[in-house]
Amino acid sequence: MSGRTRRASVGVVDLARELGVSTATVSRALNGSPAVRPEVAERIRKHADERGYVPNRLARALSATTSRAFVGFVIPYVDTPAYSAVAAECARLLSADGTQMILTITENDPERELQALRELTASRIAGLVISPSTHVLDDTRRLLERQPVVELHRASGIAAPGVFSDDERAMTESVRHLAGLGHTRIGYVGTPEALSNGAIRLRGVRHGMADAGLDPDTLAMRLVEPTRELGRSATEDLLARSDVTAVLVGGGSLSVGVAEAVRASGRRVPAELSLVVYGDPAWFSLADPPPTLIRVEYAELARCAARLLLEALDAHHSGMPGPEPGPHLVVPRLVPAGSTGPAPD
Amino acid sequence: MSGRTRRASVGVVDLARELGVSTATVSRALNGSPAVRPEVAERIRKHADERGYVPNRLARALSATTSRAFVGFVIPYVDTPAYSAVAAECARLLSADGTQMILTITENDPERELQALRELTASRIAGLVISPSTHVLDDTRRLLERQPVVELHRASGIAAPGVFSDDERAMTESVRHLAGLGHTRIGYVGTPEALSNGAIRLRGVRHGMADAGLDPDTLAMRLVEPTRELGRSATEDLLARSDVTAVLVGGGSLSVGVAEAVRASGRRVPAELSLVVYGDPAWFSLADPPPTLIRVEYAELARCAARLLLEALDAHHSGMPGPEPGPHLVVPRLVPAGSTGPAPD
DNA sequence: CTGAAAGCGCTAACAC
DNA sequence: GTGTTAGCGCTTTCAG
Repeated sequence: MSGRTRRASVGVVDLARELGVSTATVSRALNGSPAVRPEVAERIRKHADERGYVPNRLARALSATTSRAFVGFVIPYVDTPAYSAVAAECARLLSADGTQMILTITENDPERELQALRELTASRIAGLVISPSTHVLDDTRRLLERQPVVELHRASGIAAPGVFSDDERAMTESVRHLAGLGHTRIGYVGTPEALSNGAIRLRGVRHGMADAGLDPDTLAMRLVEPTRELGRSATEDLLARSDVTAVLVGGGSLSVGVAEAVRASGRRVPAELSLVVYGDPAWFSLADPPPTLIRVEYAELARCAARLLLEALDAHHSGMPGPEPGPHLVVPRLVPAGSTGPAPD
Repeated sequence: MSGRTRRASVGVVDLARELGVSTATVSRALNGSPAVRPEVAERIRKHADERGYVPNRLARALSATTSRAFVGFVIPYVDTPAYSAVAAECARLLSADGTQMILTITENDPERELQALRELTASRIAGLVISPSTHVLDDTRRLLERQPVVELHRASGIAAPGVFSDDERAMTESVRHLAGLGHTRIGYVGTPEALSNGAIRLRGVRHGMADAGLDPDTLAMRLVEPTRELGRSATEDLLARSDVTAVLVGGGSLSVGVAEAVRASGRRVPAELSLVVYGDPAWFSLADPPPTLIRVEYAELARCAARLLLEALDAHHSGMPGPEPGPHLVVPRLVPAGSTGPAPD
C-alpha cells in the first residue's frame, strides 16, 4: 500500500514502458500466470504496487472471455432483512473474492425482473443470486439458464442450486409446539402457494396438524402477499371470522402486521391468544413477553448463497460439475418464549 | 419488448450493417443525439428494439468520457435498516435512471474503505453514496474529492452534500419529553463523538437538558460503537452504576441491545424506568407497551440520497453548480407511546 | 447530417 | 518465457 497520490491513472502500458517489458507480460504477471519468470513477475507486481496501479475492471471484463468483476443480486423487496440484510452480507462476503455486487430490486414485478436481468447481462455479470418473482417469465427463465445462478428464498423451477430456510420443518415443529400446549383451533397467516416458499410453509403447517392428530382442513388460514399491511388486514379478518386460540405466521413482514393486528384486537397474549412469529429476532427484541419465534438465520443464508455462487462461478469457468442444483437448506430454530402458552379452556 | 430469443448478442455493428448505416449513426441514434435525422433515428431505434439489442454497458462506459452505468454505495455495516434498507431502496430508485448500484461493505474499517473506493474507481463509477467510517484516511478523502459524492448518516468533512436524520432536534425533543414527565436523572446510550452523528446526537441531548433546566453534566451517558452487543453491555453498566429513571438511546442497533438489557434488568417499563428508543418501527412493532420511538424515515433518506446523487451526476456532467454541499436533513418523528411515563417519586 | 477511423485499457492468440 | 497484434463493443473526434 503506497501513500503516493495517484496521477491520472496509470495503466498496463505505462507499467510496461517503465519496466521495459510488454503489456502482455505485465498482464500475465498481474494475473498470476505461471508463464512468466517468477522474478520478473515479482518485479512487475512490486512496481505496479508502487505506482498505485489499479486495473480498470471494465476494460478487463470487456476484454476477457470470462471475468468475475461483477455479479448480480436480484430481489423483489427492500423492506425486510430477509432480502436487504442478506444482500448486504453477500456483498461483504463477495468483496473478499474481489467481486463487486450489483444490487437490483424488482418489486416482485416479472417485467421489471426480466428488464433487470437484461441490464445485468449487459453488464457482463459472471453470475447472480436471485429471489425470483412470483411468476417468472419464460424469457427470464431462458436468461437464467445461461449463466451461474443461485436462487434465494424462492425457487423458479430452473436447475440451479438454491438457498432456503427449511420452513417446512420449522412450521411443522411450530404446530406441534402449539398442539402440545393444547391448541386445536389454529390460525395460519402465510404467503400464497404460488410462491414456492409459501407452498412449502403451508405444507409444513398441514403436516404439523396431521402429526398432532388435528384435521388439516380445520386450519383457519389467510394467504396473502408478504407485506406488513396485508398481514395486518388478514389477521384482523381471521380473528373476526374464526375462533382460533393460536396464530402462526409464515413470513417476516407478515409477522409485524400480524403482531400489530393482535395487539389492536386487545386479546391478551398468551392468555387468550398464543402467537408464533417468524423472522429476525431484532425485530422483536423489545417485545414483552418475548415472542415465540421461528428464528431464521439470515447471516447463514447469506454465507451459503455467497459460497454457492462462488462455487458455481469456479465450476462454470473450469467446466467442472459445480454445486448441486436443488435446495440447500438452512435450518431455522423454533425459539419458544412468552407469546405461546396453554390454550384457554 | 420483443419475444425473440436473443442469439449471441447483437451489437452496434450488426445493427449498422443491417440498416446500411454507420456505427456512429447507430450510436448517436441510440443515445438520442440531436445530430441525426429524426426519421433515421426512429428507424434505428425500432430495429434495435426488434433485434433485442442490449447495449454492453462495460464497453459503453469504457469508451465514453462520461458514463453513469454504475454508481457505488459504501456502508460500514449490514445489520441495520439504517444501512441495508436505505441501500436497497436507493438501488430501486437509481435503476429507474438506468444506473446500476454496486454495494460495498467496509465494516467500519478505514483500510477496507479505501480499498473499496479504489475498486469502485476501477469500475469507473459515476459517483457514490457513502457512510464514511469513523476515521477516514487522507487517501480516501482525496479519492472522494474527485467525484460526485453524497454522504449518508455520517459526514467525513469533505465538501459534499449529505443526507442525515435531524437527530439533534429529535434528541432535544426526546429529552424535553422525558423532562416533561418529571424525569431529572436521565441516562443516554449513544455513539461516540468521533462519529459525526454521535456528536450531533449528544449535542441534541445536552441541548435538551439545558432547555429543561437540567444540568447537562448530570447526564449519565455511555458512548459506544453502534452494535447491539455494546448497547446491551453499556446499558447493564449504566443501570448498575447510576440511578436513572429514564434511558434515551441514540442509535438503531443500540436500541435493540438497550431494550434487551432493560428487560434483563427486570425493571418495569415505564413504572420504574422510561425508555426512548431510536430507529425503525418494524423492529419494535411487537413491543408491549409499544415503545416511545424516535422514528427515522429510512425510505425518505433513501429518496433524498438518490435524488442528490443524480443531481450531482448531472451537475458534474454539465459543469453546473450541483446540489448544495452540507447537510440535507430528514426530520425524524418522536412518537410518544407506552414505554415512557411519569418519573417514579 | 453522416461516415471513417481512432481509441477506451485490458486480455489472449499467435509468433518468436 | 516474452513480445506483437488483434480485438472486446462502444463512443467520439474529425472529415466530408
